[in-house]
This record gives sequence, C-alpha cells and structure tokens, in this order.
Amino acid sequence: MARPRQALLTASRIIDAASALVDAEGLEALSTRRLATELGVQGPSLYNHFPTKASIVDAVADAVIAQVDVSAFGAYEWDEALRRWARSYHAVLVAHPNIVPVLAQGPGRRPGGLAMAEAVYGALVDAGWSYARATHIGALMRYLVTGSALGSFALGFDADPQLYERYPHLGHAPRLAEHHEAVDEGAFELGLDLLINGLTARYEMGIR
Amino acid sequence: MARPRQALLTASRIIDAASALVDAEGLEALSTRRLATELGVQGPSLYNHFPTKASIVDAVADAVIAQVDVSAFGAYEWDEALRRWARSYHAVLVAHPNIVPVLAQGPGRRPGGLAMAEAVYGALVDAGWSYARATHIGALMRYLVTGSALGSFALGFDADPQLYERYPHLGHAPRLAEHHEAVDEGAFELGLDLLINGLTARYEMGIR
DNA sequence: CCGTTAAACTAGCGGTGTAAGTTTTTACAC
DNA sequence: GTGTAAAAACTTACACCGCTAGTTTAACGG
Repeated sequence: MARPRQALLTASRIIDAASALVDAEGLEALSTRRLATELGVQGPSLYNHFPTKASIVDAVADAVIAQVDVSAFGAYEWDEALRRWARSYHAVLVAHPNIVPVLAQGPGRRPGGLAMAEAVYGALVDAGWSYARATHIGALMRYLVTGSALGSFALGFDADPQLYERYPHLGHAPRLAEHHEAVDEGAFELGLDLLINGLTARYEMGIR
Repeated sequence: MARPRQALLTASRIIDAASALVDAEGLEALSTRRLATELGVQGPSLYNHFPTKASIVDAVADAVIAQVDVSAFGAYEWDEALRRWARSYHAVLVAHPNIVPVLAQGPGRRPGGLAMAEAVYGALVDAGWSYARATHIGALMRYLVTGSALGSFALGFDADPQLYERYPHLGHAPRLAEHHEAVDEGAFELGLDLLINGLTARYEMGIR
C-alpha cells in the first residue's frame, strides 16, 4: 500500500489508541509495532505523525492531565479551590494509573500540564501567598497526588503471607490488597486535610 | 573461557556495579550487556546469579532502602521519630534519584523495604495509633518522600523561556532550575511540618 | 499539468532480555 | 581416588524493540 486516498492515521487516533493500550495493559505494552497493529498499520507509519515514541507517550500524558478540573480556582477561596482541584487531579490519576510514572516527572513542555500549573500558581499568588510559598504548595500537592497514584500503597505489598512471618507487625499486610481502595483513599484524604488545614492556619496567622 | 578457578561474579559485585551504573547514568543505561561489560564478562553470565534483570533492579533498590536510618523509632516519641526517619529516607532518595521510580512502586518482596515498613508501622501502633491510621500515616509519608524525590518539581519544568510566554504567572518557571534544591527542600520541609504538626494535634485530642 | 508534499509501505540496523546448549572447574559421596 | 553433580563461565540465537532510509502512490498548489 502506498499513500491511501483517505489517511489511515491522525494524531488524535494515535493518541486514543495509545491511551487505551496503556490503560488496558500498561506502559510496557506500548510499543510502536503493537500500537501500529492496533491501528491497522505498520510500525514506522507512526513516524509520519510523531517524531519519536516519547512524543506519543507525552501526548497521552497530556490528554490525561487535560481532564483535571481547574475551574474551582475561579469559583472558590484558595483553600477550598485547592481541595477541589486536588480531588479532581487525584481522581483522574486513579482512573489512569499506568501513565502516572510519566506525569510524576513534571510538566515538561506539555501544554495541559503547564496550563494546570498556571491556574494553581496564579490562584495562590492572587490569594496573597508569596512566590516561594506558592511554588512549595504546588509542589506539595503534586507530591501527594502523584505519590498516592503511583503504585497503590496497599497493592505495593506482595500478597504472599509467608513473606511476613518474620515481621510481627505486618501480619495484615497480605490482606491490604482486599481493602486497597479504602486504604489509598483514606491516606489521600488524611493528607489533604492535614496539608490544607495546616496551610489555612498559617494563612490566617499571616504567614504567607 | 569455561568456568574460572575463581568466580568472576558474585551477587554483591553485580549489585555494586549496577548501583554505580544507575547512579551515574540512569535506569535506562542499565542493560544486561552493559552491566556485564562493566564487570568484564558476557551478558548472559549474569543469569548464573540472578534469574531476571528485574531481580537485579530490585536488589539495587533494596540496597538503597537499607541505607535509611530507622533507629529513631526506638529512641524518640513517635512524632519526632517519624520526622527523623522521613528526613533520612528523603536524604537517601535524593542521593540516588534514578532508582526512585522503582521504590515508588512499593516494597514488593524486598527485605529492606519490608523491614522499614515493620519499624514504622510497629512504632505507630505501639504509640496508640489505630491499625488503619498507622497504615494511612505510613502511606502518606511514602507519598511525600517518593513524590518529592521522583523528579524534582523545579527541574520538571522545561527551561525554554519561550514556552511560558502564554502563561502570565509562570514567568519564573524557566529559572526554577537555578534554585531547584532550595525549592524541593522547602516543599519537603513544609510538607513534613504540616503533616506531623497536624497529626500531633489530632493525637493530643485523642483522635487516633 | 507538473512538482512538491504527505502518508503509507518494505527492508534493515543496532539494541534489548533471556533461553539453550557447551565447556571446564570445583565439591562431594563412595 | 574416582565418578558425579553442580556451578560458572562461554557462544549462539530468538523475538522483540525504537527508529532510519528509501520506495511508491495519492493529493494539493501554482
């Protein structure tokens, strides 16, 4: 087949297929040949639309970040906005856990990530936080959200009970997987409460 | 060369060389052939000592975790112990950033990681925290430490100034890299303060 | 209508993890 | 002491990887 009358591929078709593949089978399953097969095409054809595989992965990551709702920053006080944004951010990452390792490396040059950073940082600075503190707060929220999405804490423990015989306090560890959603959500919500309540207290004391 | 009189490889020589390679050139540079070359040996010889490449990476990760100081849990109150442990954990990860993506996936079956979890969880439960809350606190601390080590927040922004022209609040972003250590440390210390002070307040109110 | 660009193809390079089988040495049982 | 089994190196090779180069054909702009 030479050039077809109707293009078989578009950037968005590629991103959609890549996202589906990563969601279903993980980052390791995303190879150029595999992705091309999924799209009914040969591997190198992808390079007519993206310069490298990394740029495809980046596009997938940015499509996920674009789903995060930042509208709270125009509608609520900084603390409530931060809380609502963090929950949306967290929910999106939990829905697409396999791409989190890419997101955890930072926004890079991805427009969605930069737009989100702009919204957060702008709202904090507008509320009166110093540039340095606004940066710290943005970093902290990213630590909490990506840390909690990057490999479930509960699922990070191997389920083999025999493994824990030598650790008297870890007897419940192999059963963590059963409640992993509750464990991970509980930790996230506790962290969110502690961070935002603590920040609010400082803010009201004038430490910004 | 058949079997040599003196074994060329041992598990610990392999782990040492792999750690050095990962520290110096990153996880991507760690290939079996490259590692073997570094050890003066052919690639497949590694498989006489480790079943898979993943098991080598795991061993490297566990050697790093083993450097974390958990001795504070026997010597201080739970909150001060938590603070000292977290700082040691953070320092170790900052010293070996390239292996953090592996650590962030959880302890798995690695003895060092399990021993650390045992120390933390045991100390929290002994201090009176409920099983559920102790789990949440352990998870939270891991989120903060791995999140802050997994790709510097400050270095996660591309340094190209042109990239930020459309984002009025991100004008300082390209210069974040200059102060990245201070930014990342500041965020980590702020998070540690907020989390532990918040937990202490709850603890003293009897919410455990 | 003609030249350029676009979008598919095939062939192939150098790399990856690792399985299989070979050779030689060492350690141990009788 | 000798026979045997295990250990630790080797070579070869397979299937896969990201990606480059060059080819073919269709669509588009002047």
